[in-house]
Amino acid sequence: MAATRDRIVDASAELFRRQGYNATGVKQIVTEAQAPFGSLYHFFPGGKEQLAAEAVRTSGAMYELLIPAVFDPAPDLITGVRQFFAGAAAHLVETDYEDACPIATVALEVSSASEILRQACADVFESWIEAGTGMYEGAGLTPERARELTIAMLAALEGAFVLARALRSTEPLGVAGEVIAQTVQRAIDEGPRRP
Amino acid sequence: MAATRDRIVDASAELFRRQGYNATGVKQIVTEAQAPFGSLYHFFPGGKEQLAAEAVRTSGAMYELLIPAVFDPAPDLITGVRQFFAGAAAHLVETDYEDACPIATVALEVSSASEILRQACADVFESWIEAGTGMYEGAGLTPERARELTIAMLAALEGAFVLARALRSTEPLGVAGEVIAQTVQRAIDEGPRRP
DNA sequence: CCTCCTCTAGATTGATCGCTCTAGCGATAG
DNA sequence: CTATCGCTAGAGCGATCAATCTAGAGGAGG
Repeated sequence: MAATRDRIVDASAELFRRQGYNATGVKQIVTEAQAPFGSLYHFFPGGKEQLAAEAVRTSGAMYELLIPAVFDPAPDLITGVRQFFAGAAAHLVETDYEDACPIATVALEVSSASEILRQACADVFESWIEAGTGMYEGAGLTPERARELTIAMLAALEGAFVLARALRSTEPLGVAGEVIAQTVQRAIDEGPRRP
Repeated sequence: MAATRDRIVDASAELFRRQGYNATGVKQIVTEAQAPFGSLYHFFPGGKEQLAAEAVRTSGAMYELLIPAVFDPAPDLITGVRQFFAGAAAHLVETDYEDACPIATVALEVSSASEILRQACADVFESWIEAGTGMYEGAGLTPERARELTIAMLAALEGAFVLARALRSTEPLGVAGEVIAQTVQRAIDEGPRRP
């Protein structure tokens, strides 16, 4: 049974999301996970770094599921974009501005400190980009334009999270979402024409 | 003479920018600043937190100067936007993807941990927003639209930094800058009309 | 000259860090 | 039954953390 291992990964992912990598201690992780301390190094002989890499990939995969979960039921792409940002804003308020992107804080902390963790974050971001690109391609956009729109959407979302958490306001998520929604609208209206 | 104090603040700002708040130790700060350890707590009796708050405000004020420095000499707003993102990308590459936003990492780390530091980051972001808003207003946009465009631009920049550092690629800065440039272009073309 | 005060200088503190180690529990196999 | 093995359990390691403390250097004012 790997229930203990799962609890450790889940607790790590949540703590890293809210506090970041460096502010989260292994003692705190096992306490939060209600797991014995020895189990952490039994399952993760590579220590905190290996555990964080797995937590990043796991929470990244979970967050990626939000993309189809929001966009598929939406009547159109633009509504999907608006609902994606609105949902992110709502969840941020519900958690008192603690739950934003699950890996952004870790990504900034480690991108010049741990190549292993930087690569894990890069893989997650690339995975999100591919998922979003496929979705936009399904709406008739060229692969290049679809990728650009996805990257722009993710950048707007990540940056809006940074501003929103510091300002304790959902305003950045609102305006960023609206800018992306209108950009997507225009891309669809223009169709496959290349500028 | 406050040269020692200044060196401490400058060294802190640079280390926080590259490593974040939690990964930077006070010993490392005084070593980097070539300052005696005792001086740190002489000038900053509030300790690391007070020092970080001042470093955030100082580097935030410095970075704000980049806005007019890039936009004023530009022939038009859209060119200014493109040059701003292109300059950020160039500096990122020059520093091997270490020097992005001076306060973003700290902002994410502390926004749920230290109210003092969160407020310092919020003040800096709000100051940037006001500076950008004034600039867009000068181009004939309404105050509301100018503020929205500024927030969208900053969010796109911050998010593109997150993606760029993790992916070690300037692609996010390129596409985010282009989306903002075209959004600004359209806002100007539409003029003061309200949607 | 001496006194005062700002700043330098670093040893030291207690707490906490990530991690290692040994001991033993409990289920399963022979 | 015993033996094995995955996992639990936590004491304790050296290192490092932010911060405090005392002592003195160095210049200014009297």
